[in-house]
Amino acid sequence: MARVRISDVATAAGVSTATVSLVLNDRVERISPATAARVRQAAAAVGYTPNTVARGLRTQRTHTLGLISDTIATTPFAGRMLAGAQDAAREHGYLVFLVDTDADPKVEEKAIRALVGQQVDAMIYAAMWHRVVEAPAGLPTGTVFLDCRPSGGGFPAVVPDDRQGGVAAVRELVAAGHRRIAYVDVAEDEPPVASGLRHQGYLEVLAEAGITPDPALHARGETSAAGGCAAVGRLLDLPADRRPTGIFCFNDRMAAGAYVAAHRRGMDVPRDVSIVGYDDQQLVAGEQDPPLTTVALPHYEMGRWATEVALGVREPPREDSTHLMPCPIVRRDSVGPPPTAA
Amino acid sequence: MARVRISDVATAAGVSTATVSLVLNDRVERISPATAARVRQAAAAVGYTPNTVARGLRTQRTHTLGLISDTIATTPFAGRMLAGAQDAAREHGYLVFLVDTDADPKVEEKAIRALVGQQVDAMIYAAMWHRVVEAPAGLPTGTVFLDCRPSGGGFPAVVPDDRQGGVAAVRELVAAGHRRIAYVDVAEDEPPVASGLRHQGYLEVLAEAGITPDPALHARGETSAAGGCAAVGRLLDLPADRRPTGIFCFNDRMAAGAYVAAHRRGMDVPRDVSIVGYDDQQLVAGEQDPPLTTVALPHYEMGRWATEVALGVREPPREDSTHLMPCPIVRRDSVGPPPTAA
DNA sequence: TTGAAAGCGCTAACAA
DNA sequence: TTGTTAGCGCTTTCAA
Repeated sequence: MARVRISDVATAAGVSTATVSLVLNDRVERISPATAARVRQAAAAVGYTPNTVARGLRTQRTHTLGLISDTIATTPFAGRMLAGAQDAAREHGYLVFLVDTDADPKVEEKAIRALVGQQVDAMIYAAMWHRVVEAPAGLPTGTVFLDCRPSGGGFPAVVPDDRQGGVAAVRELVAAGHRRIAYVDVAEDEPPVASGLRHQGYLEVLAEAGITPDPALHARGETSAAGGCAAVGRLLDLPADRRPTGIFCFNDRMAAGAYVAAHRRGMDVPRDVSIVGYDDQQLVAGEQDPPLTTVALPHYEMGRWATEVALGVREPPREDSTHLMPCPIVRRDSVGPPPTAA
Repeated sequence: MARVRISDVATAAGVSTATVSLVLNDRVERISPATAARVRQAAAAVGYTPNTVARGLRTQRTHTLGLISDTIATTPFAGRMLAGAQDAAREHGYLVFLVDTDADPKVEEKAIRALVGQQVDAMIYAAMWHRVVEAPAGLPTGTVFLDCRPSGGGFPAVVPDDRQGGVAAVRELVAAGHRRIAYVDVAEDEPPVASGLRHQGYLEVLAEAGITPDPALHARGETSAAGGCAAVGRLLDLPADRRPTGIFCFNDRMAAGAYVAAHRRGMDVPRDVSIVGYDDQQLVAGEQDPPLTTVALPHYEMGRWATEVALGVREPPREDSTHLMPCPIVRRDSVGPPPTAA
């Protein structure tokens, strides 16, 4: 581990460390080509790797980015956010410090201090699912919020456009000819912000299609396959004239439960009932039979956006500081025309 | 961002920077309590956070750990590995640099250089799934391999004990009374090492139970729900006297497919057929109906182990340098006694 | 075109 | 018990 220093390269090349530094940083404007070549060769020969800690101390730029999250990395859910952040960071020569805090404020505070102490050039504060958070104290200005919004504003943020996603999902059903469309929402005392936004999108599409919303078709259940199964079961047990022919579920897990509820009643998807999910969750949406049409959460794109803004290579939004990332529809095979009998 | 330095604290407390350093690093043996208190107060008052980059340069220890992986972070699969690594790192005051390389050797090499340049104190090289890898050049000695083994040895490594996991799975079936037990393996030209190891465990249990292995019960399929469904379908279509009553699937996804195959034939799990999976994958195993009995991959524990060995707070294994982490059985409701008719 | 020297913020000998 | 000083490895004026 006896690291080779810039002075070793200088000695090997018979020049000063200043010259080596200039050459290795491609500031060769006023260095003779011969010297430059000699330096590069010497560097390679002695196996030199610059000490970026020393460089960071001197230049006050560490080329590191701190990414604090509640549980982004340790959950199967939002890893693509990390991928987007990593890719963007790498493209700009940055390394990322990742720290998961389990949403523990104590841990969070320590993490922020540690990252600030490490002189990170940029910071991202990420949540596992779209929500409004209290910005922890000590966050450097310019910190970007990823998949969450600071309740008090003041920071650039990016979240999925859940309203638009709801619109996309329900339009898919309307376009297939459905008129009786249910929204299977989450049943929680403090529902996630996505819940209301997707519902809003749902109502918008009904309005634009001239459909009067039926409160009976706004179902609720636990956020799980079992919860979706129960809620959708109640919907499918409605008399035929009131029963929905298209169902938009809050997420893919609940949609998976919807399949079960349908199958138990001898109904086929999409022949007897069409289903649209949300999240495009790996190993869930695509593995249903038939594969589930759903709305994708743009995790990768959000991770990229947040990183680019944090690194200053992309302008943050002007007026309102939170950016809404579109949620694209992913067409698979769970949507068809409504049954003719209905 | 005009950071406050140790000299600011020194000025505020009316002492030298050396004294501040001593106090803040709890080397107060020979510092008067009054001075120590004054320093701490001054540090708090001016809002001092030590510059760990400068400290690292001086002490030659950065308290950072580099974690290189193919796609560990960006896959829903092995995030728990990261959680284990993070927890262990935090406990010892380390911050982790995470870099995903997508298994691209070019990216991998750059990542190693970058991490070495950052003077990381420890390094972990992780894979997303248990396999044997070519150790990339430039890895510092002491690098720990996580969920993979270097083909040439020479580094401590930790992988799941897939043979033992296979034993646990099949014993579960034998204990329930099954005698005709199938193993649904992966059909790939270069099967993952786990495939053979789990099969080995399967054969061991059959032997210890005095059951002659039936080659017809060693099925193969694609590693997906669809593949599991197809392979298990063929098994269930066997004449009743040759049909398995217990099925051990290579992973949970294939096991999910096994449920589908059974249901399509009007069979109930576990009344007509018992199923055991592998991986204990979130949002898959627990969400089956009935919940799937499976074998858990000890991702969290492996992440922790690797980090502790990398940080030198745990002894690496002596003789053979790769540590086998036990895979515990997770009992849910997909195993019951064989149907009496069989 | 190149080199000498200072200094980033900290810790650790050594001196007082 | 505390302060002075050197130096970690690098970049960057400034001088030659």
